[in-house]
Amino acid sequence: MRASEKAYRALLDDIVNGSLAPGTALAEVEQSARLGVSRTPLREALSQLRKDGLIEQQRGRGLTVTQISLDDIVELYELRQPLEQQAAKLAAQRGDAVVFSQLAVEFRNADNLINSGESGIRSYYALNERLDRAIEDAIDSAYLVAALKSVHLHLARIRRLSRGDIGRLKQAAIETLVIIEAIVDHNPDLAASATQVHMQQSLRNSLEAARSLQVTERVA
Amino acid sequence: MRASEKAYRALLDDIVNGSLAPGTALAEVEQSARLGVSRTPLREALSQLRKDGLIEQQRGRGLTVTQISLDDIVELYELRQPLEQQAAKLAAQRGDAVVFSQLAVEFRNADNLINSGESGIRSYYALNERLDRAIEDAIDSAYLVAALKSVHLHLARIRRLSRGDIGRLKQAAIETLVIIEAIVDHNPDLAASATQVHMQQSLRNSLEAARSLQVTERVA
DNA sequence: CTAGCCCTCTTTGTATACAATAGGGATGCG
DNA sequence: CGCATCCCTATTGTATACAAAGAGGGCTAG
Repeated sequence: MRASEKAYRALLDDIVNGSLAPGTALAEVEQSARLGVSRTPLREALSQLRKDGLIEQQRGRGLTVTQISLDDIVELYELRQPLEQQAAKLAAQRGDAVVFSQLAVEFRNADNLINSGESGIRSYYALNERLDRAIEDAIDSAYLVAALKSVHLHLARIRRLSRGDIGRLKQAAIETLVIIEAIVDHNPDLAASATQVHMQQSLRNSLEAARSLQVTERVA
Repeated sequence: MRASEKAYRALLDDIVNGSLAPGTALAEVEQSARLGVSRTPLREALSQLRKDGLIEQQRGRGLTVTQISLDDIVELYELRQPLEQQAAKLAAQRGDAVVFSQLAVEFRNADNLINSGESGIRSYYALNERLDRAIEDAIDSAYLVAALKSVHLHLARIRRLSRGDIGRLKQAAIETLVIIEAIVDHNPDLAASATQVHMQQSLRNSLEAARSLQVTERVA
């Protein structure tokens, strides 16, 4: 693998999983030493991450990992909501019913998965990723897929906040199942409506999780 | 200005205005010589443009300017339509009526502008850009604005194809005016519907322009 | 005569050296 | 005593040298 790609993936992972916390300053020499690449490929990685919106030029502090405020979450959903709705619509028009039927079966079993401890929950996340892939496959629209991927990247950072809310996971699985069934039935309008419901609930949950986390941190 | 930024802007401009035609291979040494920067900042510029989707790694030919097929246009609008609709909705909710009223006045005068030859048409394009800025200002949602900007970048390339279709410009001005008036009235639903109409017509027109251009090129 | 392999040359990828710029601190002046 | 300015240093930005990988062509063998 190219050094620049290695650096990009490593930094991306560190930012998404939180080991590089929001606000962290990324000095070039320090990071290139840490990741074992020279400054040239590291800079390429940093410039990609800046385009992704994961790091930003902070006046006086160099490049820093971007913060996620409550406002950011709202703004992210102002983009996510129409994108996911469009994706669901197109998937309902173009998706392979067999593929989504199979996913529906798995989502009907989501409760068991979520109840099966840490490994089950990881499986459930993996299942969600398979669904995202299936939708991307179905819509077959490069620009929309790219925009969705960008949103999902930022979403992954937020999702860390609400990790382990079993109740929300179960509810989300039910909401998702409705969307999948609408896709199987080739019903774009229903898919869009179900997506809107899911987005609304996800946003509310993310905001609550973020709020309570902020309180926790203030206490700690 | 940094050399990398200079190279990025120069290449961006060359690609959007067509002097670097789709399919053109971009060799690093050649371009760095042409633009008067060394390979390091040039590579940074190229990597940005790849993220923008304006160039791509072509197996065996290095980096090339991306093609725009009819399918691409359709796919771009599958992203553009929901984004513009969301933007119009939010602008209708949050926009400053005074700002958009002023824009409405100018759009009511668009016919005169479009009839005033090349310079008038440039003014009309500038007016459209001011509208885009006003909408971006109004929605105040960083993620959505970023996504819109990306779409508008690709759109600028397509727009070259339909340059000079006076009839379409006049019709587009009328459609746009409806959107602006809905924003002034703080009527999100109407703004969304008017946007959908505008998108539909724009797509149809772009496809027709692209189709006839392809025919022309085949003849030439 | 053709097909496959190897060699070479071009091009991309990486490292490092050098340049410039921006911040922080200390010092001097108001 | 406070503020501004200048200098030093740390860090980013650029150029170039070097390494590696890949494409094209030619040569050889079947």
